[in-house]
Amino acid sequence: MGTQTPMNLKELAQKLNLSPTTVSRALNGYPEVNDVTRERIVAAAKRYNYRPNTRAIRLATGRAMAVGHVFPVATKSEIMNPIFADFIAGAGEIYAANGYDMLLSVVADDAEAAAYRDLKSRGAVDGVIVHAVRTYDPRIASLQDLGLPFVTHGRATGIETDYSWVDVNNRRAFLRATEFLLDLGHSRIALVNGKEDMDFAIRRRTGYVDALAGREIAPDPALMTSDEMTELSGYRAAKRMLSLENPPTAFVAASMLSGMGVRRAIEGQGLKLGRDVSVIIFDDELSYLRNGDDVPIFTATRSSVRDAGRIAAEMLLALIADPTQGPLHRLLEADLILGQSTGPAPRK
Amino acid sequence: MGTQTPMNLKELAQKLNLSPTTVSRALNGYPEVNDVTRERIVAAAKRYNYRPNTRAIRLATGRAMAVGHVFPVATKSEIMNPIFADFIAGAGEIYAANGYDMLLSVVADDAEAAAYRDLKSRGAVDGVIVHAVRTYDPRIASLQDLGLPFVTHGRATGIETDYSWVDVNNRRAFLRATEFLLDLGHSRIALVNGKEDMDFAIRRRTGYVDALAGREIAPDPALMTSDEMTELSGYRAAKRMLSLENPPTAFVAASMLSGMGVRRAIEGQGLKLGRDVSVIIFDDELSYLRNGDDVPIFTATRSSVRDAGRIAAEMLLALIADPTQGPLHRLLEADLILGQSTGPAPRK
DNA sequence: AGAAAAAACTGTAACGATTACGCAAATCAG
DNA sequence: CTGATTTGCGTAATCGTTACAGTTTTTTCT
Repeated sequence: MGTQTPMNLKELAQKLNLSPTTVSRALNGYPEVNDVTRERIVAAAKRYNYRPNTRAIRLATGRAMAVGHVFPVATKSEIMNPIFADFIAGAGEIYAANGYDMLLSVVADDAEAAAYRDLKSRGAVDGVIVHAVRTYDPRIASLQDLGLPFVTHGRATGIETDYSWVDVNNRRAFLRATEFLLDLGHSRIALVNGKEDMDFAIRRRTGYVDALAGREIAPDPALMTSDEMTELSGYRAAKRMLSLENPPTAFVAASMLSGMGVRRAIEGQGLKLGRDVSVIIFDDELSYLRNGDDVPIFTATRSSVRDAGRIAAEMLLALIADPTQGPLHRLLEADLILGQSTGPAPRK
Repeated sequence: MGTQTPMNLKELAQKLNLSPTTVSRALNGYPEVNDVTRERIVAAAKRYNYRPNTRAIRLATGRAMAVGHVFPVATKSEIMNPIFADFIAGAGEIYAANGYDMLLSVVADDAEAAAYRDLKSRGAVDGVIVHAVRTYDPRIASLQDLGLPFVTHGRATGIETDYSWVDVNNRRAFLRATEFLLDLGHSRIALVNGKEDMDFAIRRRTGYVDALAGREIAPDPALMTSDEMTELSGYRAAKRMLSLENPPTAFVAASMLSGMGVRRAIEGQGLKLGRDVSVIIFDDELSYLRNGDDVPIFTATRSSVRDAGRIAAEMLLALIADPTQGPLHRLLEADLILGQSTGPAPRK
């Protein structure tokens, strides 16, 4: 069994007949070492498979070389955000490329503040990414107090102070989606939104309402719902709306799953998707919920969560490297891609 | 801004007029310290809000107090396992309760071996959990070589050496599901399986085939598919099978998503789920893909991935605490829960 | 009372890197 | 050819903790 202790700096230095200092400097790219020696050292390091001990680096430098992701789990519903996995995949790619580790904590949503304090005082991370931002999110003030670098995925409407964020232009995405349906002649357009304590859901509703306002259509409360973004709740909402006296001819749905529920309700009424009733979804490009293979099934406003993860991670690393630079922001635009779920409004 | 350096051991010892050693011993519950002194120390530690520096502990003890989860991302398809999030949530709970951190690496599936070596030689983790086990999984031998404690989620059929695992009795779950359908009078039963390079998918097929064999029914290749467990591929498989000359009257589907696809195909043919065609799914109880609220929609064999995560984490921590104990195993049984998607086979 | 044993505490090295500082040898300026 | 500068490397301190080995004080026993 290969239980031999891994090669360390001192041993490697001995084998090279050099001091640990020189070896360390050579490997970390310091200038005061001869090129010939450096090459010899680098070669030996590779040959003996030397990797500096993370624990020692951390103690010596005071940096954790790690980034924290704290995931709130709603104490009651126990629902985890489904975009989680793909966001992590994107961010993890960046961390790996920069020699950072990714630390994950899953905590009850009422214990988040404590989780951040703990990460900070233990010196376990150099910065954190904040997920699932709510309208008035107390975590932002909390982290600013702690002096821990952070980037949020999504903005918080209710917060005035400046902070670093990455977000999709949710308002604009839903504005465009709704306008697209209006252009196709629809006027009874329903909104199947996510829970509106989430900030992005608020912005999406604003986009939808603004688009209607642009055509002087008053939003009809009976055509707007807000709930978990699951298939079942999409189905129920759409079923209810389709049995109204004056049913919608089009839906804007907040996610792939919601959209699938809406589709089922439509087909359950014997109606045809894209002919009798149109649907646009917001597509996060989740890896296990693809919107078709080649041809998209749903017309969608599309923005990759994985990309957002990459961008947020890059931003955070930049912030860690130089905390003095002002807060950074990045607003991503969603593409509007045409699928088979939309068509002109049917004539009366 | 709270940027003052936190209290450390030396400082605390000075304030108490004691040596760092005594303070450390007192706080870590060693016996050789006077009760009076100990109380004095504990009180001071609380008063000055002293928390031992994690980085120093790790270097001094040689333990990382962290567990690694390495997630392979298929280089081509870029699909991440959808059960990921819930498994992590379960495992994370256990780590948090035991003072361990959870380290996540997302790596291309051809770079996994390197990722393990890296974690080991850097001393970044004390053990790892292996996800998405394949039939002949090289990672197991690889980890045994490294001498890094590990627990797999799922077993590898092709490996003879013993190792620690947590698994669901997939064969039995699919055996029972199929038998249940047979008992209802169905004889044309289709299998919509996951990709059969995954070990669990093989076991599921075996269960299905064995159940048929028990009633002397030869499995029909036209009624068995194996593909990604997505809604779309479930839909396509079911649609194709339903248009056979002698179509199935029942389906066994490998996941909630596949099942949703199958349902859509059934309803698309104007058939009614649970009356004309029956469906049983395997339900991992994913938090964002609930099988109904109160009443299950699908009849299902159910086993919580989150529980599996908890159990695997506990097992790994036990293994880290005492690596000499032989490999541990835990086979979880799935419940068969009755929903609205199954009924007696329709008469010809 | 005196020796042995137990209790309570202290000092010194690790742990494995980084890094400030120091010092020769080689190079350069005049 | 001498003094100053640069190059290249080594010594030792440091990070905050635990492990190990002493040392002192107190208790116990005969």
